[in-house]
Amino acid sequence: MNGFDSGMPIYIQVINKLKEQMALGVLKPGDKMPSSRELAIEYSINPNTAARVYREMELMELCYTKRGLGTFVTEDKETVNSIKEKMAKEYTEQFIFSMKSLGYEKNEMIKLIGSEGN
Amino acid sequence: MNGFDSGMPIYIQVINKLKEQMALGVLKPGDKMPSSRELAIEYSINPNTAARVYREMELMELCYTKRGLGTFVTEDKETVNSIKEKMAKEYTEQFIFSMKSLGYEKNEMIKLIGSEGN
DNA sequence: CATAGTGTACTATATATCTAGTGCACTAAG
DNA sequence: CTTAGTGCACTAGATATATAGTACACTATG
Repeated sequence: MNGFDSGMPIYIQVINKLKEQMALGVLKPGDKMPSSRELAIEYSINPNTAARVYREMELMELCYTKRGLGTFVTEDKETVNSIKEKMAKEYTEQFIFSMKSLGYEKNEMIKLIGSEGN
Repeated sequence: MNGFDSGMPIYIQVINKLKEQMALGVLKPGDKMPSSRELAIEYSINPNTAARVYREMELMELCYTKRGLGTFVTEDKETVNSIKEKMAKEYTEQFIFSMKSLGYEKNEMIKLIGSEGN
């Protein structure tokens, strides 16, 4: 096992982890990211899958590649800075939608969050 | 298109929709569920995929089958009644985990929920 | 130039998912 | 008995995902 959900492609999950590191400021604009081979070892995935991670992230303009050098976080600070808010908005909207589908109102959701894991 | 997420198996998503209907009381203990062929039409999926939905749900003891008659919601009221709380707990835990990974604290999450979609 | 590290491209294989189509056994109703 | 509707069991094929392994071009460094 490598700690990934079943039912969700691994390369998507790794992308989300890298996006979280950008959101947290662990990876800053212009920073060198792990090489595809390092990434493969770090997450116990195949080098091809790791390469796919960067290929997809490059399409999203979250990083860019210098051949022979490596992959780097995009220099566009606005892009990086907005990742946190965008992901949070996605997570929140998805949570609210799912909970409403179960018949919950916002005040009940808030109460549940407050009582979780104390 | 049929309105399903990419990256998540369709049969899982249909299972979740049916579980939501149980949670909402639309499907009650002992109720007859749509036939696999009906389910296939309703969600625009293949009859084999629909059959898989019920096969998996039967393994979870959420329904049972009478051959030649159809598939029915389990008679165990406790099982059905707990679905709502269980799913809500899962959704909430997942939400909190994801938001914490982005660096959010509970009070910020609550604030975001309150400001969403008003 | 030689080397190590990098991204990239390619073939091949395995597995899961999804679709397509057919057929059969069981059940209730006419 | 006949019929329609049901679950169920098959075979077959398409696609996406993931792994495995090899090879090559580019870059910086020595």
